[in-house]
Amino acid sequence: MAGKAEERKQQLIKAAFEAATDKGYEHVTLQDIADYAEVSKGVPNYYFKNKGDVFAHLFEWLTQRIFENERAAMDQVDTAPEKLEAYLGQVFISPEENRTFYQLYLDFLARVKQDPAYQEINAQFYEHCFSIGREIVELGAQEGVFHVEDVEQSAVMIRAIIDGSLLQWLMRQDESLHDWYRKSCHGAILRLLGAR
Amino acid sequence: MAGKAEERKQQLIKAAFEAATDKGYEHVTLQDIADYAEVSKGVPNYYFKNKGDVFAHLFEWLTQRIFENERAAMDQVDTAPEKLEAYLGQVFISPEENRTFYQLYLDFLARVKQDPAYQEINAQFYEHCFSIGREIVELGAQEGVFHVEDVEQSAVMIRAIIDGSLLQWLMRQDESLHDWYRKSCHGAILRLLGAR
DNA sequence: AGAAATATTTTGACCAGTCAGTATAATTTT
DNA sequence: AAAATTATACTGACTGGTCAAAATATTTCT
Repeated sequence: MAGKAEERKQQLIKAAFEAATDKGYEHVTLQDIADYAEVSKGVPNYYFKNKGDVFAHLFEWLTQRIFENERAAMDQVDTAPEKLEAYLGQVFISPEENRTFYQLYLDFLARVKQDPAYQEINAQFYEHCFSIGREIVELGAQEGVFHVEDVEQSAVMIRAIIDGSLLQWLMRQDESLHDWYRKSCHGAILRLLGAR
Repeated sequence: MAGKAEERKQQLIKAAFEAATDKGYEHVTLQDIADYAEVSKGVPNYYFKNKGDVFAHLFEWLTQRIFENERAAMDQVDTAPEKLEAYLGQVFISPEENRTFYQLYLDFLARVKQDPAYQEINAQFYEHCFSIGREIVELGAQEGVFHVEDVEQSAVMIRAIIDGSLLQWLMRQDESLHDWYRKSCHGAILRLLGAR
């Protein structure tokens, strides 16, 4: 059945994720993916065109998972400031999760230039992020708590602030700064949105 | 003489930079570095411990060059808003330069995790960036044009906004957005600093 | 139902290519 | 001529991808 093949692919993607987390993206071999999935070397090539194809699917899985979690968190609450807080709570989920997910995301970003498929996946992710941003900004404007001139620009800059903060936190390799960055990021966005 | 060796190293670093710009960081081989420098393969190994050593020196050269340009631009003017504008003018220097420099910088960032030497070089770069941010914020406070509670936090977030913006611009692979991102970034920082 | 035939999936050896690093030879400089 | 520098050939390790054969699952036939 078709579901079986899909399951196997998922298993291999998960294996690739774990291998990348342990050994770092660039050092993961097809053999590693097979080992982590506890299958033989031929299997990844049976279910995917090639190694790059495995990683493309991993990238897609990663960004979709991030987005879905963010949206789900946001949908739990009603007001714009609450939504912003819930969104950021999910973005800055925990030092451990951010470490693994964002490091891998960064590895992918560095390769977007070389691979149109990666670019497309990331464009999709950005679009999702921007839609979250727009929703918060527009709702906040309706509620009279946020004051911006350009909704699109604000939505885009929200994500820029988030990514810049997470990137910096990741590079500084100090888990204890996690909370500080979440707060600073939150404060910066509130100022961006002209919250009083 | 020692100057000769230093010159050769510089030549090789420059060659590595050009090779990375053309072929992408991960595809650059020692042979490439030698070819771009128009020397034989033995030379890079004579002047550097190994390939990683060449790239570490390239990373250092790259970040220092970026910082020095930013500082020089800033020192041309006197008031805080002018300094911010000059700083951003240098950060968003041109689509072409940003493309090559920032793509390579991103390649390095993705590898900071794996290499303590890279981490140290980037920590130094961040410190330089923060010092620029602090200077702008403090001067602006004195001038009464900027209003912030926490200078350090503001300085850090300025860089986060810059990096987030440049990263996003780079990923979207649309040269024409360059100016838009510069303006958006500028606006976001002004709001962050409470400029009226 | 059970056997035979067929299709799918898995295995792991193997190949061809790449590349960092080494060793040594040739050349240039001092 | 000795030392420093550069050129070239080589090696050993690694890896992505292939493939034929084996194992397993599924379908068809009696």
